[in-house]
Amino acid sequence: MSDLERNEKELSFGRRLARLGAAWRRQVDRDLHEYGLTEATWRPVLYLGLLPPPVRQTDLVRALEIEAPSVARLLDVLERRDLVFRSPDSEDKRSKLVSLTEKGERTARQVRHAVEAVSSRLLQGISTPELQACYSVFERIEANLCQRASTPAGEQA
Amino acid sequence: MSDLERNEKELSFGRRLARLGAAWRRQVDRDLHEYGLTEATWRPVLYLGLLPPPVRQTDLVRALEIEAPSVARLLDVLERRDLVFRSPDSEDKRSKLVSLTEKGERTARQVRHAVEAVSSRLLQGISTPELQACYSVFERIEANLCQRASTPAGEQA
DNA sequence: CGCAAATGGTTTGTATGCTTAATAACTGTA
DNA sequence: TACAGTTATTAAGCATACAAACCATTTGCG
Repeated sequence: MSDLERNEKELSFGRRLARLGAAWRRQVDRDLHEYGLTEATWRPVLYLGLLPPPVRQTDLVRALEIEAPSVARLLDVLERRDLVFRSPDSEDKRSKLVSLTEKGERTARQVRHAVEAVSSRLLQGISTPELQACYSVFERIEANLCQRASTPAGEQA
Repeated sequence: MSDLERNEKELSFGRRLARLGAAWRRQVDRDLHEYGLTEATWRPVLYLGLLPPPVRQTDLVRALEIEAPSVARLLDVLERRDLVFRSPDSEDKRSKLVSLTEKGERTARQVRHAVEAVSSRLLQGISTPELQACYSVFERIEANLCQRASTPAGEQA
């Protein structure tokens, strides 16, 4: 195991990010599993409870940062479970407004609660300045991301 | 967009982690797409180039931190593309040793190069102490993860 | 006005992951 | 040796994401 553990310590920053992010989400998933919310279905519900209405599907696409087809299919599932409903947008006949049902509102509160509980549990013992230091690094990485978004790998040419 | 941007700023730490991790991987993916490596198929190749042989599938499972069936299927793909091959393990007839083909070796070098390039680009302008501060936070979050891995959401009971 | 381009949504096909269950081989103990 | 439990791999089925292609509507420009 020592070989593996050595390796773990030297994981790249990117790897650590992905690892931790996945583990974090898994915690929330586990807590929400008992509410019948599998995997990532809780995210649309959460954001529908946070975004100021009216919420179009496109707004969800931007908030959830997943593609439109993924949102459409998730909403199909949530609609079938009577957590959300779609209504026509009188402003724009192409778009649909998405809202939480009453059951969805209750679920959204539970989701918010679970998300906050996991967050405060996992951040236990970490000071605000430390968190801010992390955020500062994150922001600079994001800035670097936008910098030259598509450099081909072989710049030795 | 201002509403959305406000929201962005207040994203929970977990959300930030997932976002950044995904964006980071997307950078690598983009750079490696031209080598025909889609999505996460480059990871087994990378690790096969890093782990000391002999490498069994189980070793890859631990290194990649994905489940055994996922590894098996990825290896099927990579084997079909002539990047890796499986051979019987004389030590243990249950297991199979996985190795890079010559083409696989070349690809592994390209992957390593791309991964390192993305890493150094994205970490540009971030000092070592800052990185270490992040790692320190990450490690404490990981410790909290292990703490009580499955607390039900409703602890108000 | 009228047509091209952009935008919102859905459908389809593919990729990747997990869980559960099956199969084969190893390990340890009586 | 024999049998129970563990471990390595594979198989099958489900969930979730993306990209490409499609339709309907809106927008913008001549």
